[in-house]
Amino acid sequence: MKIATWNVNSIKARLENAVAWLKDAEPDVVAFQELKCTDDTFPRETFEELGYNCAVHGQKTYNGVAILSKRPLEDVTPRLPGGDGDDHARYIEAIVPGDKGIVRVASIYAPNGNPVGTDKFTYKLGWMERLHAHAKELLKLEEKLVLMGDYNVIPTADDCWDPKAWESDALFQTESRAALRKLEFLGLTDAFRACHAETHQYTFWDYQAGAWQKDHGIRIDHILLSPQAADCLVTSGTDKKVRARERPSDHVPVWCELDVD
DNA sequence: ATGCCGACAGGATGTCGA
Repeated sequence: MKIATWNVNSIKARLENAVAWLKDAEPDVVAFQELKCTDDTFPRETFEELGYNCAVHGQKTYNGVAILSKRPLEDVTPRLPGGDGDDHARYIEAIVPGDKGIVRVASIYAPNGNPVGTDKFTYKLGWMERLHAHAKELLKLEEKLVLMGDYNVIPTADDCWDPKAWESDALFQTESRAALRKLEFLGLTDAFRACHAETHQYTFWDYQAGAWQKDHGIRIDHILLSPQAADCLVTSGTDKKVRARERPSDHVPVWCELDVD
């Protein structure tokens, strides 16, 4: 089962690119982030024609997450527990039935958190704490669990071109990196890192300042696997070539292959 | 030190992202 995550930066602006990528990559399950559309304006029919079922948690203008699957989607949960009054559409979870049992998947769009020292950074850390609490509960189920998406955290200095350029950014703060580590220390495996020892492998390149051409990227999109899912991990990668297309997202897809079919 | 680009809402230009 090929499982992928991609921050599309507007599904409407990215529809042509998204269809081309799906036809090429042929993932069985996809997590999208930053739809920037409501549930009723999500281009559901386009993806259904490609054979995908869609679970959508949208929002006007900002955020928005979805899960697409060629297999049925069951027990769809479009929220992260906790966070009174938090109306950001940043989390959706569902169960995908496989031939060797179920896989529970979540599409995650963690807050950016900039600028540091504001409510936005506090919100980022609080949201990560809520994700930690939820992941801890999910791990008790001892299922094949895939928590994937845009975590908006650069894990280490080797996951960006120039650490100095990011030292004052929310994505590279000690607290942000600690929050991601704390999540992984629950027993989650970074699928890409588990398959690739080489450093400076990125998932995001800014539109500005020729970041793509200069390979000034960061690795902030991650697939985290429970022990039961990690036991099935075959390989993982990124689809960098979509960044070179016309009207690209600033993120590229990250995927992993799990031996659960 | 900051903008650079791109999407959105709305109908000019400010907000947001990372």
